Amino acid sequence: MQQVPGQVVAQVIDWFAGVARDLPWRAPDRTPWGVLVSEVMLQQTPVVRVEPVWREWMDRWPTPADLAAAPTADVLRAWGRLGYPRRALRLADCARAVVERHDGVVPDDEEALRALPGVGEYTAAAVRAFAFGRRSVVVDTNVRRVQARAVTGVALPAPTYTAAERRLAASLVPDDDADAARWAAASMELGALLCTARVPRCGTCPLRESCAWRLAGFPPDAHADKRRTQSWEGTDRQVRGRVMAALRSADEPVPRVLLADAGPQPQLDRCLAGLVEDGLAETDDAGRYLLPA
DNA sequence: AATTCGGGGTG
DNA sequence: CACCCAGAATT
Repeated sequence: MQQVPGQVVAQVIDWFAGVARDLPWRAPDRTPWGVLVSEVMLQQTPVVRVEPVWREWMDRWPTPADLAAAPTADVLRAWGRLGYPRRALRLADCARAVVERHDGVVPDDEEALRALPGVGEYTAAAVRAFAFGRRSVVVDTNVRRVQARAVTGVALPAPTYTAAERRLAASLVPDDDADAARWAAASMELGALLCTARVPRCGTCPLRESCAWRLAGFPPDAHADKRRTQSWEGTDRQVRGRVMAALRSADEPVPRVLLADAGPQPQLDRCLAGLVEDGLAETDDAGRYLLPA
């Protein structure tokens, strides 16, 4: 195991105490459900885009029971353009699971959290730490980058999460519940605000003296060649996105011919079938498309 | 281990 | 215009 300077965790926690962003899901009046909702919305979606949607969402559906009772069409419209709308379906499924399995109370143990729809390794750990102040190993894209640089001494982590990274992350987490929760929030914040992917602000980093990447002379990313940027133009995802945008803004069921702008044949039909299969759309008896009730 | 799944801000 | 964002589920 790599030798980690003992001061690293404390330095990041101290830094965080002075600069932590004032996010609504960090407010004293937040609920565990609010934290869970924020974590699902934040999966692959930046904070600035999530914040306004989260506020409206929590105002409208404050508890799991509220969301569990909401029509799917309302949920998908409220999700808006956060992207990956299947997350909205899973979040509604998650609300129903919390109501049915846990009496409407968000569970605080790893097993029960992981069993909820849309809750994976990261989200379960994050909810434990941020909603309940419990020790857990919280590793998101920010934490991966911070430990890759500060400890391992490389520019960026490997494209896929490795067992070595998981072990290193676990070794960094303080034993104490409160300290572990602080480290989780602080290490993520460091990656989000200073140790960023593009242009890291090393000059003001609390770890600038001990950072292994800096001490190694800022070696370049070793797997730059393997990071193929996800294509977008002409993909099913683009076509699906256009269809969903059309259905969200429609007041009544949409005839297929009015969706022709979304993409060429046979791609459009494939995407429409996929959306119906995914539960993101349905057809009425006239074959028109609409958001599911 | 590799793919699929949105959308938009930004350097 | 390529790159990146508090990942999860599926194969």
